[in-house]
Amino acid sequence: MAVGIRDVARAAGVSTATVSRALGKGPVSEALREQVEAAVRATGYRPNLSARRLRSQAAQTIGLIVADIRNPFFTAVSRAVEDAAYQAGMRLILCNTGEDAEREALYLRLMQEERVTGVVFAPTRRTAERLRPEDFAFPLVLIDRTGPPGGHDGVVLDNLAAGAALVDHLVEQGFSRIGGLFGSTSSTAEERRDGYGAAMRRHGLEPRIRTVLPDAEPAEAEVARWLAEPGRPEALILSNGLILMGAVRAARAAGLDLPGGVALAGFDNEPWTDLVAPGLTVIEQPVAEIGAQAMGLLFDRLKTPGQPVRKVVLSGRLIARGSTARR
Amino acid sequence: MAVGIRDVARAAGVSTATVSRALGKGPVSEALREQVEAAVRATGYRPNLSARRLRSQAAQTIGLIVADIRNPFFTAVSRAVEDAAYQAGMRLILCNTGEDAEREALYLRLMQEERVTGVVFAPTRRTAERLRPEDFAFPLVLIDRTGPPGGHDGVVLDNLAAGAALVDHLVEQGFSRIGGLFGSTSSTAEERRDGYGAAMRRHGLEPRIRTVLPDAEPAEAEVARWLAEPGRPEALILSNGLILMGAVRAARAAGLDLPGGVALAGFDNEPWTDLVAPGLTVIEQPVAEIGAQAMGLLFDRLKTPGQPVRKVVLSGRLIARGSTARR
DNA sequence: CTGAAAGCGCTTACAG
DNA sequence: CTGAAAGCGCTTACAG
Repeated sequence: MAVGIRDVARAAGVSTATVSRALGKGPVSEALREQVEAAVRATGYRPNLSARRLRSQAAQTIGLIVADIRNPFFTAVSRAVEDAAYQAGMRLILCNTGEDAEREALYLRLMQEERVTGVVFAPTRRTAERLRPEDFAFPLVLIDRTGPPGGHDGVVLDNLAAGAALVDHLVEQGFSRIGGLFGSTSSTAEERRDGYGAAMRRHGLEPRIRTVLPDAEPAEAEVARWLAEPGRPEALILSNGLILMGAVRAARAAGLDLPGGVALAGFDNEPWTDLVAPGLTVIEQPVAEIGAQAMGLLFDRLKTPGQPVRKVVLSGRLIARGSTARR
Repeated sequence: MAVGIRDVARAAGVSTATVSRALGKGPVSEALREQVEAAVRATGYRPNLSARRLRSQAAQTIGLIVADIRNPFFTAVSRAVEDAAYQAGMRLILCNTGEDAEREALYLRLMQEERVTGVVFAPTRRTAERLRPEDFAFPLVLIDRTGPPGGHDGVVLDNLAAGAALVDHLVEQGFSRIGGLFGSTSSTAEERRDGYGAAMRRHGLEPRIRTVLPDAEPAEAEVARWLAEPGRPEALILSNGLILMGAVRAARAAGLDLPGGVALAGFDNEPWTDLVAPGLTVIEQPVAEIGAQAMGLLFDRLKTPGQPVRKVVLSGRLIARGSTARR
């Protein structure tokens, strides 16, 4: 069997209480602390975290539930969340739902069963609508996406402004038949769509909106169809990095150059976006800031449970590249 | 406080033992099972996993420790490992070391404290050398990288053959001044280097080997230096996806076209590699197979602890694209 | 099939 | 500062 705290106590000639205190923050004399540490080394003792959590009623664990870990946006946010968690002496449980509501429910249940300290969550629209604070024994902070107003603390991009910024940029570059392809599963895609629509109307242009599952394959298929239609858009706005990738593939397959055949502008300054000729115009999100702010909200909520719900809205930054150059 | 099994027992009018059996696989009459299920719904009971694990001495948890989650190779392998874990009714703990030996030690310690069922691990060379089976209370399966022979079960690519295949391909395409840039932290990069070196000598060519930290920035800097030297290589082999990306950036920055200015060939068929003109030649790894095989080895080891150590070697597949086209 | 009781490995009031 | 004892919330032999 694994060595337990009793074995260490016996080896050190002290009680298990003293071992526990020596390894934690309890008051122990320097002499005994050294005895205990020697015994730990000699026995190779590793505390059992399940027992510790059960007894101390503190999981010291943060849950992070993201929609798609293949999306570098979430990879980058995860990194920031993990850093903040470890700095606070907490572990991180990372879960990936693949935009699937069933997996979201599964993981939320898991978080409850793990009795986690708090959760950071990027929910699908469907789940976000059903999210009620009173169902959870821990603080829940939403990232990238929002639920009903006043429900949970959250950190999001100013998606309306970002959607509009891409339209303004394309109009400025001389485009007018500008289509928008948006993900079907998130509040974020909806907001980007609304920003797109409002800006188009503001410019006296007619919005052309389509929706897909936010992944490269469905996006490629949809864009391929769209580009084959008469009166097709001369420019497209894509609501996330995976959809943008699908659009690039479709344009490539249709033999359309960027921006001559079709202009493309999207979201997320992923590492490959400047390598694809002639460079892809994107809205860059402050990914590290999003993760850090989310953890800040979480810790604030733990410290002051009663305070009003807060929503942090961060601004994106337009990075103009060749894919939207003036024609 | 959270509702516990005693609350459910009281609500159902049964003992806690019956509740436990009804939720698990113990024998319970249909009538009582329904009573218990109703009580669970009524109370919103969620079992405490820490208590369950402590008592049952079964964590039902697999640890997965990868070197760099930003590398799509590991993202893809993770997916396969997670699928296999969930199919077996196990949870997954995903940890990311960033090729840092200290974090590797930290996470291995964590795995011990979590009393996990087993671990799948892609270790740095430094850690792999120190890995002794007797230090772990759980089976440890290595992926992508190996340790000392006979130490742990593992799944790797046939890296020698893959490194050689890239050389053969480049030679066939008419290149002879072929350099190789390899990661400094993994046994895998070493094997690819050895395969490269052997193939070069077989063709009567002189190997030109350099080493970097396996990340895009250091690779870009190193390739930039290399390409500025007199007698620089006319083709480069890059030992993973991040290094390949760095090389593409360096070539771009130096104003060198592919393959005219410099030919590039690398590892991992990442989604962006066919979008970067004229398409990047890569060795594709069977990522899903690697994850699935690793879990297979793990479960076999749990079932038959005494069996001899097994190493599964899988073959890569050369995908020739424009970046190595005949000059 | 069911319940009373023990105990998984820790931490933490409580007493000294 | 230190130890004996209780107990976190479950599961599982043991009896019936």
